[in-house]
Amino acid sequence: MIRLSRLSDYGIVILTRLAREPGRAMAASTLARATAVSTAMTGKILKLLARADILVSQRGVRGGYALARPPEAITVAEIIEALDGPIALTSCADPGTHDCGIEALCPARDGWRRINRAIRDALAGITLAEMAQAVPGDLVPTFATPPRAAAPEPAAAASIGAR
Amino acid sequence: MIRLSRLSDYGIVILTRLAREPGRAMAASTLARATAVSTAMTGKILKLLARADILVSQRGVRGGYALARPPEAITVAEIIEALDGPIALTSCADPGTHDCGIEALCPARDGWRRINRAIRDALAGITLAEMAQAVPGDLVPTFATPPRAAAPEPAAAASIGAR
DNA sequence: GGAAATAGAACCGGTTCGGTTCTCTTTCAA
DNA sequence: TTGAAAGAGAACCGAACCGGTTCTATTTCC
Ligand code: FES
Ligand code: FES
Repeated sequence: MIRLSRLSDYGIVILTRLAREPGRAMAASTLARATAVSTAMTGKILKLLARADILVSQRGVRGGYALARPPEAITVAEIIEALDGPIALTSCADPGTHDCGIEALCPARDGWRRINRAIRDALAGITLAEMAQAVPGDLVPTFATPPRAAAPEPAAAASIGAR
Repeated sequence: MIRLSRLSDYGIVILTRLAREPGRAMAASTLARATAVSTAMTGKILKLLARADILVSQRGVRGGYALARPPEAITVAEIIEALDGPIALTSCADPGTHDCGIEALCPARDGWRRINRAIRDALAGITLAEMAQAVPGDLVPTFATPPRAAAPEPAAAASIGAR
């Protein structure tokens, strides 16, 4: 079904949240609460993203994660690749791995490659900034950002990820 | 990894073979031999494609499958949808099913939808005909098609799909 | 030194997927 | 008329992958 893994799904959500205040760093637990993704998952995802240089991390007490770059400079393709590995629709399309088995006489070979490329381009053409900004005309009318004061996250009712 | 299922993979290969002689019908077993996909798999795939009106089938002895339309009128998106179900990257992007769980407060919602659409468009923009034709400058210089005479398929050495 | 945070890896059950097999129906031709 | 050659359709099975958890080690600040 050409399904995208949950990892990437949640990943984007978390990053989107982070992109609302690009400079600011947030702890994993805070982000988990803010996005309703289980803390364990959030941690896992953040670690992956940090390793891919999409986030920068600060360890120790008062630590946390922040975007490594402005959201306009982070593409969806990047994020997915960081979390789910290389984007390769078919096993054979990506040169390097040869596990398709038909390769030798396959007539569709370069066709696949073209498709792959089309999709990667589509994904690379969308930035985190675009994902984060609500479509013009959205329901939520650009919240009057509560003045600095702690502003506890909505603490989403149900936590995702608990079986 | 945004992996496409093998079903679709093989499906395209088989259809590609069929597209080389758009008018002609071929039996499943013949196609299996021609494409090096296991006969069982080939059968399964062909049935699915026939049910989706991409192929027309003729039962009984001397039966077989043929393209229901000229290859220019069959898109890759169609094929994938026939074999792997609807193309929906994320569970939430497709209106109707609600199993993402975050939907309520998810900021990335419409972003997903845009991405989904981009990919579907990319897939819908490539036709079977385009897949079938070797890229200009391909290795194989448009085989001089052997004159009608039985022309046994190359009978690919190794059969795919046998564990 | 200890609490709060990230880093990293191992682990585990469930679901899905690739693939096979079986039975039933249709068609043609000897 | 009958049987072989095809497709239709469903059930079935093992294995890989995935979502999710948990545990330990390391870093940092107070
Ligand atoms: S090489 Fe894998 S489908 Fe063609
Ligand atoms: S609604 Fe599912 S990720 Fe946003």
